[in-house]
Amino acid sequence: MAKNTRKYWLMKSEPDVYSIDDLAREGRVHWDGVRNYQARNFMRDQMKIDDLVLFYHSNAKPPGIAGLATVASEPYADPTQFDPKSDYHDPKSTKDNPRWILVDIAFVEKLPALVPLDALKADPALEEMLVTQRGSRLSVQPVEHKHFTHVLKMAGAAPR
DNA sequence: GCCAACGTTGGC
DNA sequence: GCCAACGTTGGC
Repeated sequence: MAKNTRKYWLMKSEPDVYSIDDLAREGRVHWDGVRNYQARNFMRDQMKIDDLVLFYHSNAKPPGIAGLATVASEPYADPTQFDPKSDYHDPKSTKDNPRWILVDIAFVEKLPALVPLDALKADPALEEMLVTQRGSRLSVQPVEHKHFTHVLKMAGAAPR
C-alpha cells in the first residue's frame, strides 16, 4: 500500500475579505495575493493535491479556525502579479521567472463551531502549534498531524 | 487605533 | 553584508 504522504496546513484569511462562507459558496478559489517568501515556498515546494487545510480567520472577532479545505491544484504562477491594476502587482516579476506562486483551495466543511485562538492557546496539547506562538504572522504554515486531529476534536468535527 | 513582531528595502 | 528606516500583520 502506498504510504500516506498527505500534509496538513493552516492558511489565514481575513473574513472581511474572504471567509469560510465565501469558500463554501464558491467551492474553490485561487489562493492569490501571498507575498511572503516563506509562505510561497510552502505552497511551491511542499503542498500536494488533497493535503488538508485548516482555514483560519485572522483579524476577526474572535480570530480562530473556521473550516476545512483541501489543496486542489498543483502550484502555479499567481496571475495577479502580472496585472498592473491589481493590488498584488509585482513589476519585478516576469512570466519567464514568476516570483509568486499559488495553489487552488477547495471547500471541505465549515466546522460545527469556530475554534477561537484563545482556546488554541489555552490547550497544552497545542503549545507547540505555530499559530499559537507569539508574533506568528506566517499566513501559510505547516500543521503537525497530531495538532490537526486535536483541533478537529475541539471543534466537534468528524476525524479525517 | 495601538503597537509588538517581523519582513523588506536601500544606503553605505 | 550590515543595519536603520519603513511597511505590514494581526492580536488586542
